[in-house]
Amino acid sequence: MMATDSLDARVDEILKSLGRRTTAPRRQVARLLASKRGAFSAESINAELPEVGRATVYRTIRLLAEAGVLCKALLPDGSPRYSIDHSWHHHHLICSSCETVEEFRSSELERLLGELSDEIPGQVLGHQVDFYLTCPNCLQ
Amino acid sequence: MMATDSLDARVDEILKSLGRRTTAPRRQVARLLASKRGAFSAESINAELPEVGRATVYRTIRLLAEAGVLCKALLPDGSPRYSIDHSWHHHHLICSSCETVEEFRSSELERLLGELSDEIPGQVLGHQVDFYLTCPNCLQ
DNA sequence: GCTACTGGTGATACGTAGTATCAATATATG
DNA sequence: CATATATTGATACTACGTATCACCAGTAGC
Ligand SMILES: [Mn+2]
Ligand SMILES: [Mn+2]
Ligand SMILES: [Zn+2]
Ligand SMILES: [Zn+2]
Repeated sequence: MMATDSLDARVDEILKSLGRRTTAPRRQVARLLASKRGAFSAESINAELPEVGRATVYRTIRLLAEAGVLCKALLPDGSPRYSIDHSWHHHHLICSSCETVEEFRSSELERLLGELSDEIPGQVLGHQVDFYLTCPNCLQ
Repeated sequence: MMATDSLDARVDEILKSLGRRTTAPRRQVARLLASKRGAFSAESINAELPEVGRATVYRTIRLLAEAGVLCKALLPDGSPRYSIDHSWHHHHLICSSCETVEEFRSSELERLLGELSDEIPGQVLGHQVDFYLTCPNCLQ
């Protein structure tokens, strides 16, 4: 897990590079995110930060997701879930039962997806692979 | 594209096999779906069927999606889009600009995803692969 | 450290998507 | 045709996300 101060520094850098200001609310959101394990909804963050306005929570999450600090996964119904992005490219294992989101990587998969991207007409911007499953925990 | 009467028959079968009734509203929704090319939102169907209640439109779309008549894809923001499912397994090419959804198949991809599914802990229920791109049309 | 400029905040309101309710209606079946 | 019950759809409700905008606070220049 990322240390709080290390994420603080990373967020400071990103804000500076984007010409945005370092503010107390943004820091509070970032700190709470750093303490999270696994994926979470924007609403859950909002609920845990009553002293920060809802609009600001959503704006900050969007900002950090676009900056690459957060990674966004979609549950089967389309609900977004966010998690700290560790920079390396990965995909998601999503438990349909408890909605846990785990990371997943496969170099062989990336190689093939890259090849396919070259064959696809148009300009491929990215890809997303999700495995829907019942996680070991939910299998009892 | 599937002929209207052929879809009618398929929907009749499915309703019967599920013990559900064949009703005029369900037929209207199914007929409209059969006339659609590409992917559409539930709201767009509702807008084109003022004589059918909104709840019924949503219920019918969900029913048909669960029965495998419709296939559900998620735009990058999580908005669901539906299209007639042609039974063969496929994935999606989603244009981030015009939100068009195209089908995509690769036996090599399926083979690899199958292998990976066996290695993943838990019981894999399915997978989803989306390529996000700018389609040839939107590249001008 | 001030000041002014400007980006950020958050209460509020709004829009959309989807679902729960439930009285009225339509369908399947004998 | 009569009955049992699945279905409908008007209404209301919830959740999520964003637009507004008066007020506030971070930042750069002095
Ligand atoms: Mn991730
Ligand atoms: Mn499809
Ligand atoms: Zn689980
Ligand atoms: Zn396009």
